[in-house]
Amino acid sequence: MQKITFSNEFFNIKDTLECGQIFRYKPYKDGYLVFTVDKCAYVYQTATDTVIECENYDADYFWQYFDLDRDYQAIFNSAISQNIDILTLSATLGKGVRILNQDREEMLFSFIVSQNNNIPRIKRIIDRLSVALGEKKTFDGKEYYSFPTAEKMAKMDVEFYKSIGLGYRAEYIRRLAVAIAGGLNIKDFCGLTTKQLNVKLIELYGVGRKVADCVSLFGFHRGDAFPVDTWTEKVYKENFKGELSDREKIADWFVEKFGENAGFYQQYLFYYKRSLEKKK
DNA sequence: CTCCAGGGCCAGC
DNA sequence: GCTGGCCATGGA
Repeated sequence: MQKITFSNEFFNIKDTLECGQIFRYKPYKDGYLVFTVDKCAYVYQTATDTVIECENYDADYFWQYFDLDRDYQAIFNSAISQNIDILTLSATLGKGVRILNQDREEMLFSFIVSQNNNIPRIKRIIDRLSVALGEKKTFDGKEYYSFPTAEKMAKMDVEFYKSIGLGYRAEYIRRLAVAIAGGLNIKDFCGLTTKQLNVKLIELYGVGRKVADCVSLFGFHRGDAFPVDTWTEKVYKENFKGELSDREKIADWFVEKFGENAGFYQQYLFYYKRSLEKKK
């Protein structure tokens, strides 16, 4: 087992996991188990550090996964320097948030599940999907299931997907699995500009602008993607006093305003706005 | 009971 | 190009 120790000032594991970018993690011992594709890590904090424990051969993977090469002090500073009250507040409270480098395919499937859905239910559906079609693995003596491969998913019919609670999204998921199993390689999109990437993602059945932006941000690590959902739309209207009503235009407006760091700011804002609502 | 959730598709203008 | 109805499910 490998242990990675990293200052917790800009790496708070609770904030990073609960800010809405990942659906596969659960409390474990003094921290959390974090699942990605077929891998698992145990992550917890000490007074000064965040510690990642994983298999030796996964150490590089999780270093990248938790985005440990990026300077989050600089991102935090740039957010503060915008001099916008709501952004200063949410960045200060969420300064330990990091944007994970998650698996592109898993993000695509996961954020299709997310549409017009709530986070607790999204997590449950993805968990049922993994238990049903994933591979049983063990970590630290504990069983878990990998995220299923598209090949395996492509063999299932729409009734199966409805049975795990996907509702009308069942056909979106099935058709994406068939497309990937049939040769569509999402990794081929890596070299595209964010705008080109958006176009390619939106061509997929069941993927609109919001899901494409989430996949761009969380799967392709594009800082110039600003997903607009009900929460960030509220931020726009209530805190930025915006007049636009089309979410695509709101997204464009934020990217125009914040540039390469827009996605990071979006995550601070989303996490803050949603956590406020949960406290009510 | 109604309203809502990290929305997208499709038909009709 | 834009708008509105509709789409399942379950938590609040």
